[in-house]
Amino acid sequence: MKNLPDKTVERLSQYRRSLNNQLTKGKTNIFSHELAHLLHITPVQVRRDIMLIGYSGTLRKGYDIKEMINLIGKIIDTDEGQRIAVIGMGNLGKAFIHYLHEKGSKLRIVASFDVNPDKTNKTYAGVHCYHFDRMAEIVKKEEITIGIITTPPEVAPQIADKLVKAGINGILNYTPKLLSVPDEVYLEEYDMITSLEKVAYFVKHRD
Amino acid sequence: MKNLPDKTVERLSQYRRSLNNQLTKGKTNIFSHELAHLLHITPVQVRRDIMLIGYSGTLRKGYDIKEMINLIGKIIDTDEGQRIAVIGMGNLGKAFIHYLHEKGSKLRIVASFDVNPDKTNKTYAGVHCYHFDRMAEIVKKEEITIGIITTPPEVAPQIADKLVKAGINGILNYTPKLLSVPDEVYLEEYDMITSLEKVAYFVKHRD
DNA sequence: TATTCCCTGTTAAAAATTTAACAATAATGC
DNA sequence: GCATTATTGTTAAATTTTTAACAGGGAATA
Repeated sequence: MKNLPDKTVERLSQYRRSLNNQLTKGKTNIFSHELAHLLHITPVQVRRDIMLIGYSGTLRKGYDIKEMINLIGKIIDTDEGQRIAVIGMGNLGKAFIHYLHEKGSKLRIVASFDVNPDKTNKTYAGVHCYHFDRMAEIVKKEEITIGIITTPPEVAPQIADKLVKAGINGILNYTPKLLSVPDEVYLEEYDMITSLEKVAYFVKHRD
Repeated sequence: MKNLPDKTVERLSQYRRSLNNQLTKGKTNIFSHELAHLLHITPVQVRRDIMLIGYSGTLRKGYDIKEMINLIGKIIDTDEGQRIAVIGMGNLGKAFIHYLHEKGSKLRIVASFDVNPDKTNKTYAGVHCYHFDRMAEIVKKEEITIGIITTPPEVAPQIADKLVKAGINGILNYTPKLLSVPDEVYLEEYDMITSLEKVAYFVKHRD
């Protein structure tokens, strides 16, 4: 599977989640228009994405849900899974840990970090919380490849720095402070306020 | 200001945040390449966005930070601000409330909702928490236009329904359950797992 | 005051993404 | 079994978004 478009990758994740959902409802097959409806996109887009990942449905029966879930897994998961750390055990950090805890995902949060002694050396939903100081050590020992930053924005840059030096490969930054990392580290930034302001803008400008 | 591209709207929010940040550092002017660097985009893109919103910098001095902040405010804020509710006072809901609390934003969270009697009738960072049952009533009384859904996914659809019936104009859905609302309601869906899986994919496929 | 340099504003080109169009064909109905 | 219908797969067109190219002009230099 060569380079899929960015947007397709995002949708694959959503397809899988919707497909799993349908599976629990007892459905075994699904049409492109059904999947499209669930994601608020067009059927063509669904078919095109499916084409890009090299899968085929059967005419008039649609796509086999299980097969598709498996294939998406082959594309976006790694066999061994990836090991993840959450840095900053505030509300957002906890939300992440609880959220991932239940799912049978290949992505596993294996450590969390904080400075606050009330939080360190405790375990939240099975995830141990270490002090910031031990980040380099634990990242290496636990073979962590991805870090999720949910600290206060002021400290985000130094956290990112530490993570990079410890050899992390990807960072998901949830603080509003924009970061800067070397090219070889994949960085995704997400700001909740931006989403909210976007909604506000389109609410204001709706006809 | 007519219809700005979607992506420009998202960036405006980020420009503003970065500009505010620079302002507190004592900067009064900024070049397109500086702003670009902060957001990990190109200077051309910055200049183009600025062109689209009808602002002009001065040659060799760059853009006046205060003026630009004001202009962005005129575009993405409404004069009276918008009144927001958070539904679901788990970790994520609380994160949102605390996060917006500090900022001098025009977006104000004026109510929150939950079913859990341990949470209802309390106040978090100045935001009162009501029982789900009172949603219609409070949305109308408080003139709430936007709802942020941070409940467990199972209940998200019925919450969205209630919000729509209560006359809300925009919904920001943070649950992994995809929703469906009438066209006149602006819906933005965001799934933290999708972001994480995207990072995982690009980490796996990096060269 | 001429020259160089740097930065903006904008038009044009390129790239990415979405949508349309339609051929192919399995199932269904008659 | 023949026509009709429904649905996929794919190429081509359209749209959106980003990037390149460059003219213009103020500031700095000399």
